Amino acid sequence: VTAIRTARELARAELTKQIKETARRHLATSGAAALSLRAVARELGMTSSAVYRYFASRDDLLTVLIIEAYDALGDRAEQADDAVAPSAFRHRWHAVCGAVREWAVAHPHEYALLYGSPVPGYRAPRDTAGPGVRVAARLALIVGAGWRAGQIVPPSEQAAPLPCADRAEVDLRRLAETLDLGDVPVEILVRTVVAWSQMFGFVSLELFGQMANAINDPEAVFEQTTEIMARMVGFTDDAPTPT
Amino acid sequence: VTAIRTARELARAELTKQIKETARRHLATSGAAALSLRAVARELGMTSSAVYRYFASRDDLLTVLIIEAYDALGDRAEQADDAVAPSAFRHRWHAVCGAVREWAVAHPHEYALLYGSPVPGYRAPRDTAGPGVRVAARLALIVGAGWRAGQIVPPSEQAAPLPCADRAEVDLRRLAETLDLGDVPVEILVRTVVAWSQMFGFVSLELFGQMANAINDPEAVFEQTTEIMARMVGFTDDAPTPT
DNA sequence: TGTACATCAGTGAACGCGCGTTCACTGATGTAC
DNA sequence: TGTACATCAGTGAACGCGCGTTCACTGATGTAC
Repeated sequence: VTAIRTARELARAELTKQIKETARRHLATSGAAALSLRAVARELGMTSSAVYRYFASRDDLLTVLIIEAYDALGDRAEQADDAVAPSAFRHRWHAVCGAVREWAVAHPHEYALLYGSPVPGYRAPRDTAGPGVRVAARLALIVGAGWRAGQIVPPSEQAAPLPCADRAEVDLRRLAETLDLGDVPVEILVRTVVAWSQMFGFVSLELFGQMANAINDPEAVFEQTTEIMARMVGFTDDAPTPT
Repeated sequence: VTAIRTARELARAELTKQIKETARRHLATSGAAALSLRAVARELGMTSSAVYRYFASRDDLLTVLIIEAYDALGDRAEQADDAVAPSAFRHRWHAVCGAVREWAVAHPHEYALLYGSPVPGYRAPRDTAGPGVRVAARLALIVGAGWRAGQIVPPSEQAAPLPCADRAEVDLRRLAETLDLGDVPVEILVRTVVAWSQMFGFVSLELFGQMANAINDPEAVFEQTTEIMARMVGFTDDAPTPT
């Protein structure tokens, strides 16, 4: 919806979009490592050299695709969260996790681009850092808000301290400040990291084929693991859980 | 230590080993998608066509590397477990998880080959299924033995049922039979899946760069998350935890 | 122990393919007077 | 409104590279008599 004045600018915007779309589709069939500028150009009926009017290099195109994928995922996660009553924290947690898995299942190769093995020879520039952290930030936001609202109970097992407490605490406290979780107790911070890594772990294991022939209904099992994680983090509100 | 009779057989065994070693080293610098038969041959000072005396194709070589990596990881995990007193179940859980992460950190590209995004154009044959499940099988074994020994308490929250209970239960019960966990309650089966996916999730997020600039001492945080998972599964024995 | 033959590791050339990137160019679109 | 010039999208050829795989071959190693 940006103001485009001339026909040239319009054509440029349109073609940039088409190149990205085609590249995304190629990604979905061949994977990131096999993404080829020439193949994209070929499909669009233009010379490979013409693509260089739009992207300075293959890596540049990849970077844009990565950022847009992070943003697509981030949008979905945030929308899902925003659709839930702000005070239904456990419910919100489910919404975000469910949205992440849904998006991942719908865009497996884009998910792999973000959370799979790094593309050989490609180094992500700084620009990807911000979008890359949106899901984690939103999860942290829910935990922080829930804590402040008194809807998270600290774990009962405070008696038995965790191993490596001193070494881990440095990281966790710094993390808490970055994510605006200043007053959340460390016990809950670790649990948030646990839940975060569990969610992505499940989705990765599912999409990368480690559950083949073992779990037929991953969605159902994922729902359960999400609920267990929500309880482990300490969410107490008992708003109805989405199915 | 197999009986090798002729000089030919000895040379063949030796060269097969060298090809695999070189390929593994290339994997470690360039990633799986970039693994090239020609590059391997070049480094060994032989013609690319000569490699075909040892491996029928590039995919064949990849398959062998995958199986051997699964087995190397499986060996490490099982050795770590076997080094602990059999009845110290929580301790054993820590040993296996720690071994997995240690191996992964030491062999990041081999780990990526196993648990990262699938290599484009490569389809894993049946032979990888067995070795690929060794870590999960060992974790399940610990849970099963711990349960039978009465060292795992069922979760207290049985009152609040999990979502999707009926759909998930089918999968979980079948999984339990495959892994010889017949009498372990469903609540603990889900928790085992949670812990399993959390462990691999953490390692993947760490190795694939999602923790850069956020967690400086992943080992310490990993130790903590492992302990939390062990408690969540329900291990009750309080043998000292390894540092 | 020696010879004749079979096995098989390794060579070198070739096929056919694809890739990213550069560069001098044509010709259409935009702009300033 | 019309002309002169600048901008820039797209072309086509080329550079230099690497890849997996096949095939007819040489020559060393192994085996049977």
